Amino acid sequence: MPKLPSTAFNAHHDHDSCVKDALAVAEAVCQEKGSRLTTLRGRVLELVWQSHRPVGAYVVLDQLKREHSAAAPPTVYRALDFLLEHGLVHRIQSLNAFVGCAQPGAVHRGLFLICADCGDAIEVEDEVVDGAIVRSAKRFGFEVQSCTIEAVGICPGCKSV
Amino acid sequence: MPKLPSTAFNAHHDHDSCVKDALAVAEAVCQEKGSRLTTLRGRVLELVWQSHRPVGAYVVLDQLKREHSAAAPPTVYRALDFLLEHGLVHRIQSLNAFVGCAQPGAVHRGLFLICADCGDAIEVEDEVVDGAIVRSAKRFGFEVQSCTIEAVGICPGCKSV
DNA sequence: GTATATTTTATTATATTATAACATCCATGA
DNA sequence: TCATGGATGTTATAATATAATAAAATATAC
Repeated sequence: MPKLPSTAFNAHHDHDSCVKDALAVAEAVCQEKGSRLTTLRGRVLELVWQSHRPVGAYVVLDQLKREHSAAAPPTVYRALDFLLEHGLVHRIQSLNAFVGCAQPGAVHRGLFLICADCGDAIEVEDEVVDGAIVRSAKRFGFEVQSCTIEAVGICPGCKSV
Repeated sequence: MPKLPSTAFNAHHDHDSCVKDALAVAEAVCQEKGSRLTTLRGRVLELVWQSHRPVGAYVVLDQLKREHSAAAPPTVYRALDFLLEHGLVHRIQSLNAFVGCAQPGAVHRGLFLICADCGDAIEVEDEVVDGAIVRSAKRFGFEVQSCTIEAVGICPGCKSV
């Protein structure tokens, strides 16, 4: 599994600016909702955004501990819950891990593409997929409220190696 | 959350025959693959099929212990791994739980509809959904190998109450 | 049919992920 | 300033899952 920097399926991608954007957008989102993006929460968001790979809560915790000795599991899980509620990160169910949200604020129901080789994940919006799922469910009289879609496969970077 | 018997989104559904079918099909699948559906594995399959709800490994374990005092976590997880490999059960990632496969043997990539109210889950095949996901991924140069799709919502039975 | 190899299960211990419960701190506004 | 509520600290534990090794059961070769 190659290490950073990763491309997140996009050779023109600048990771640092991506993190900066994420924080700025997070500030805006919290401002609008009257929530507080505290130092701790901001730092956890940065740590989740340290790569484009879904990252486990205890990985975040280990890194947080280096600079914040009081950190414990609830510290991280509470921050992650806050970030999840504000749509700033997503949980990847199949990995028990968390990844930064690429389009916070925007209403969306993401499809995640997770590379089995490098571990990078991207979040894709696709109305066709969403629509097909809702219609499929409707055939059974089922009303979809939320949906997790996690595809595992090979990303273009790893395919070309 | 209503208790058994559940309809699994289908009023004409007979749960007992469903379990019997599942066991018979499991026998056939194992026969064909030259695998052994041992007593233990068969019993775990039955326990997973005790309802149409995804069931946790430790719930299965507790029930298994009643009749098999030697049962321990590895007992259940090994049996579940076997059943997963043979396509006889599925793992529901968002619940850390397992559910019997409705169409074992058939090649499929299921979409799960999970009722937020009663907990029942059904497995649906939809070529349109699969195709849309594969195409969406392809736009990013991503090649899908497997995909988890778990929709949470309200089933027809619970909607009508 | 016995010996050998292979698969399955038992057993013990532990890793990993997540939350409960309660105490303390601290920013904010009356 | 002090009361309030939200945020964080702290300790303990719950819930999920696997590692590692031993024993037993079954299949295979001879």
